[in-house]
Amino acid sequence: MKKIINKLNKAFDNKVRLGIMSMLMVNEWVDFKTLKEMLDLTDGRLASHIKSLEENEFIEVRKEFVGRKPLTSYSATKTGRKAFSDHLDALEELLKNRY
Amino acid sequence: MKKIINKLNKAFDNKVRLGIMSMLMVNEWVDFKTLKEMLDLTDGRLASHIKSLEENEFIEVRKEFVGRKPLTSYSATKTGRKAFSDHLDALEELLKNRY
DNA sequence: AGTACTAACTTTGAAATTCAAAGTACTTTT
DNA sequence: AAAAGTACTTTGAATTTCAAAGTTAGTACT
Repeated sequence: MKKIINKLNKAFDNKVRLGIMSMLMVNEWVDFKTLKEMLDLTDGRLASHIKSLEENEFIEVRKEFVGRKPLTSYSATKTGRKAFSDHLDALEELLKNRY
Repeated sequence: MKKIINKLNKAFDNKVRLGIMSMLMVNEWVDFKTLKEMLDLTDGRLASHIKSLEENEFIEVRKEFVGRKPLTSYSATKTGRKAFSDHLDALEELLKNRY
C-alpha cells in the first residue's frame, strides 16, 4: 500500500488533467476547441492545464491552418503515455479489492 | 465525457484521501497508527485529511482503550462508501477505453 | 475603413489546498 | 523523573487552482 500510493502521479490528480490525458490516450490528436467542449472548460483554465502537461513533456502541440483558421492540436508523447499508464496501474492496484 | 469528468468527486482527488478511503473500503475499521504506517504519513497530515473526510461525513470515528492505550479507529460511512463508489465508477468510465 | 468575431492563449489576483513542523495533552514505560 | 507513545491541533508558508479580464493575430462582415 505504501508503495502504491507513492506511485500515483501528482500531475494527474487534477481532474482536468485527468480528462485531457484520457482524451489523448484514445485519440491521437485532439484540438483545443474539442477539448474545451468535451471537458466543459473556459479557455484559460484549459490552456493552463495544457501548459503544465506540456512542461512535463507529457503532451506535444501541433499548430496548423485548416482553411484559413488556425487549429492547435495536442497529442500525448511517449513519455506522457507511459506516465499516465503507470498512474492508472497504480490506481487499479489501489482499487483492485473493490469487489 | 463532459458528464463523466464532473462526476469525479473533489473529496477524492488527493491521494492521501484516496488511500484512506481505499483502506476503509476493504477493512471495516482501521486505526490511526495503521493508516499512518500504510500510507506513510506524518500524524498531522493524516489527521488533517481524516478531518476533512469526517466533515463530509464520509468516515466515522470510534475511540476506545485497548489495554491501557487509547485506540482511535475509522470506518467508512454508508454515505462515504456511496460517494467513493460513485467516484470510482466515474474513473472507470473515464478510462474504460484504455485497451 | 471600421467593427465584430474566432481561436488560442496570457496575465492577474484571490481563494482554496496542502504540507511540514512544532506544539499539546494525556498516558505508559523505563 | 525522563522518555516515549497516541492522537491530535495549530501555525504559517508554499503551492495549486480558478474565474475573469486582457491579448494577439488573423477573418469576415458592412
